[in-house]
Amino acid sequence: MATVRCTNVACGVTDPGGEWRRGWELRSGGFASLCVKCGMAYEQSAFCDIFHQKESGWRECCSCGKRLHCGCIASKSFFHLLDTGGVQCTGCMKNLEVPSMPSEVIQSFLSQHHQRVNAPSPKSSKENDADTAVTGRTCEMSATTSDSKIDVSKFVKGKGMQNADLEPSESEIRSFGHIKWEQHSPEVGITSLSNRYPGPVGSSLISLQDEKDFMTDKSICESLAQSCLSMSLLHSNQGSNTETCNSAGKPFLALHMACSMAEGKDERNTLSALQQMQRPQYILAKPLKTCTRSFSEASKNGLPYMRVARPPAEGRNQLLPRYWPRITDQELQQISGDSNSTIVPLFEKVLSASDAGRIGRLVLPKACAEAYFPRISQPEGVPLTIQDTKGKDWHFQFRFWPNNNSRMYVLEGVTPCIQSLQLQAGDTVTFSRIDPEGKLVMGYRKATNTVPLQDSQISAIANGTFGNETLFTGISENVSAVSGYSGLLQSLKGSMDPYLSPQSEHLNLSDGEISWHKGGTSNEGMQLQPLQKRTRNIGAKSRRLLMNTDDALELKLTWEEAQELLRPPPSAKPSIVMIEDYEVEEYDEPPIFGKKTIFTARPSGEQDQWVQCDDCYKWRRLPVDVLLLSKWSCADNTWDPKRSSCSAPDELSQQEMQMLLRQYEDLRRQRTSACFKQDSSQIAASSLDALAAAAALGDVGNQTTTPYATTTKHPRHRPGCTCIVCIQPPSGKGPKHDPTCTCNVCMTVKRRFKTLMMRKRKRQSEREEAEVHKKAPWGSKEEVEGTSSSSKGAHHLDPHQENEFSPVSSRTIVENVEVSQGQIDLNCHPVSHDSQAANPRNSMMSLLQDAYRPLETYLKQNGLTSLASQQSKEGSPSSLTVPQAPGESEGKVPDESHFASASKDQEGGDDEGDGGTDMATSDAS
DNA sequence: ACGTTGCATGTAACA
DNA sequence: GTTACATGCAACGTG
Repeated sequence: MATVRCTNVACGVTDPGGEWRRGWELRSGGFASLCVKCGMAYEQSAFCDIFHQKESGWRECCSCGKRLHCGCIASKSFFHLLDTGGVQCTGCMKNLEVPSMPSEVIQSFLSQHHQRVNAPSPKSSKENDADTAVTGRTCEMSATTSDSKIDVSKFVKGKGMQNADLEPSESEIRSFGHIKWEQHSPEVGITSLSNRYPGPVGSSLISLQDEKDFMTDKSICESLAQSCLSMSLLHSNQGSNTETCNSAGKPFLALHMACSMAEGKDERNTLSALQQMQRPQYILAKPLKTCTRSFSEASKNGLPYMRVARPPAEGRNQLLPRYWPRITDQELQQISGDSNSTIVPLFEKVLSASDAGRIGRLVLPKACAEAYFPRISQPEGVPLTIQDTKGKDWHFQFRFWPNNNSRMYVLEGVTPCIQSLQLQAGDTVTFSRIDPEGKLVMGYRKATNTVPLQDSQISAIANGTFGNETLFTGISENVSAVSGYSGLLQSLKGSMDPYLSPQSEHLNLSDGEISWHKGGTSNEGMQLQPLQKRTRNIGAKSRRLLMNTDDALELKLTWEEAQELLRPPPSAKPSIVMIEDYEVEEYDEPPIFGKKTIFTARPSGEQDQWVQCDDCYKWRRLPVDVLLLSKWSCADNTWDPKRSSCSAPDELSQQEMQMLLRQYEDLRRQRTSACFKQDSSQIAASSLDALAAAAALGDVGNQTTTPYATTTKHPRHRPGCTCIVCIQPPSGKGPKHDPTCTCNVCMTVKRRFKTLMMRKRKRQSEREEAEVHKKAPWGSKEEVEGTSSSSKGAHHLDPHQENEFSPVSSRTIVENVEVSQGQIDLNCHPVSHDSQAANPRNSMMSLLQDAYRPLETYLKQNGLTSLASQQSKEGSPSSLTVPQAPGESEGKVPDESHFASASKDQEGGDDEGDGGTDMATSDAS
């Protein structure tokens, strides 16, 4: 038994007595054992332990012929060590249970395998020609256990076959350019690649096959599906002992490197790009100088370098395409530097806001974490050292949280790294492993405006279902050809830093990196849809519902404006119907559009309506209760004979009128904005939030020009949510609020607290009086629970209480509410009580009078000064203020709403109110 | 008051 | 219907 030592020199933990499982944590899904101390992957001795007695070294998977060289440290990644014992071929996932595998079973399997391999397949002459460039198939299986040796068979087929002696020495292997195994099949090929990319690329080095046969072979599809996007530039990895293999018995696309031929090397010394991708080995690409020529040609033919997703070497079956590493060969090279190390890209992840945030936690995809990171059994996890591309080690804590009977893996302590690399949400981090050290490396790519493939697209491509039947070939052509040269292409790009340059990001359509052909129409490049997935996944449904806030707001405004202009048909008499205790005016004729007017309030509380003459454009004052038709001129001004002519002077100066109009528009817009935002967030959430929002609106001024910051709070707080949670600056930010501060946020908080206390007391008393209410005909559930909305609550009021809420101020109303606990739904709006519950058709003037008082009261109490009061002090005859934005009251004639709403928000409603007053107040002040 | 930590929850993707 | 994941949030710790 070999005594092993952690390959991490700094760690140096020694595995006692060859019992390599002790002290080394064996990954169930991975290939290696890992040092429990430092997390360093460790493989070699494990193989050596299993195949200890094998002297000359080579073994191959009985299924695919993948070789395992005992003692060859580079061969480690081709087999998984299984917890149950034995190994598993990473190419075909077939287990090789070394200790117990009967030789006859293996013999049988290999016999079948042999027959399949040798089965004749129809080939065109071209294919036969291509065969000359294709190496044969060799299969060897040799496994040794501690007490027996299974030496089964050897297969050699085709031209250029390998030496029958399938146990070459290390030197022999090196002389082959470190490619010890190659399995080519002429059964499958690429069509038209040579046509598309003339020259040495596809002329005689490409296996060709009818598309038809190609596509009908499901296994091929599957095989290729796994790998068609996993191209890797295949160069002889001089100096490293690596070996390659394709999937078990599956035909594969073979694209030989022209450069290899140019060098006059034996074709066995080369690997096809697709062969490599078939079993993504990710041998570190070291572009050969001679290949540059080919690359140049390819480049001239419109082949930019590209970034393609590579299914990771291990666990690719489980890994979502989203996480397939899209690392380029150049990046691999950068990671590797000049060493002979092999870089094994593992996975990548686009950083979410959480990942890149200050919290310092990077959520790892579960499958990736379990496949490539140390196996952890405790939530505390293990420390993990990951090197960045500059060689700096970063120490993280790899751990998990229990989550829904599952696990959620995170890397903790990533903040320094994230900050150092200046990563943001949307950037991509790529995790790779350096073999043979087994060290984890992380690269990164900065996000750009270019768009990576969507998962579905990648999957579709991988499955050959993206597009129609010829897409697969098209992809094969493009991807294979392009990817085969990707490293070279990148090398041509020179000094570009793949980790910093935006050009290296994703699949850069703008660079024309790839043209997905649909339906075989080469010129019909199928543009991949831009990835709409940002940091947070967003579904198609959500995307459909996405609307620019400004657009929606404008739409809302337009609608509001339209509502504002609606008038009842002049000649029609309404019939009054009762709907849920509301009196509703019902007309037989549709409404008409009336003249747009604005409403103002004087300090005395008197309300005015202003209308603009269609002829002279002067504004004339009218009684508030006048309903105007669409056309109006000074001659129609029967209420003010002095100004019944266009020649009469303006009552207000132009400046005053403009100010009034501006004020009016601002208020209306704010009001609409607040309503809209409340709608678009969750109305249900809301009465409390709405007031807070309104408070904030009043606080921040004109929201129409202030974009809402995207909330990062609970999902229920959507972007645009204006609740108190969302409008407040983050902790520690924003201005400090003095205890005596009377800003809207503070006032909101105070009112909120007050309301909550009121609710609490109310509920207590309601419980006590529940019995009484049950017997009362009006004792609805909502009333008892106090959860009804304002309007709903209004008409659930005890009719006998109506008198309590007649023409008095809202404050008085609220005070009464507080006094008469338990009998009134505090959610109901005082004004609503007045105007709807108590007397839905109350006189407008009385409403106005009632409504305006609390505003002044409120303003004085809060130390705020309204425009009205200012103007009042100035004694101007035009001391007017806009009482409220129009169109806010539901189920009312617009005119009424303007005035009734003036009182709506002053005090009553508090948290439940819609906060219009705050806006008005703020704006006015 | 602020940062950290661990869990809970909503949503999208997947089966 | 289930799973994975992004992230909200409350409890807790610290200065």
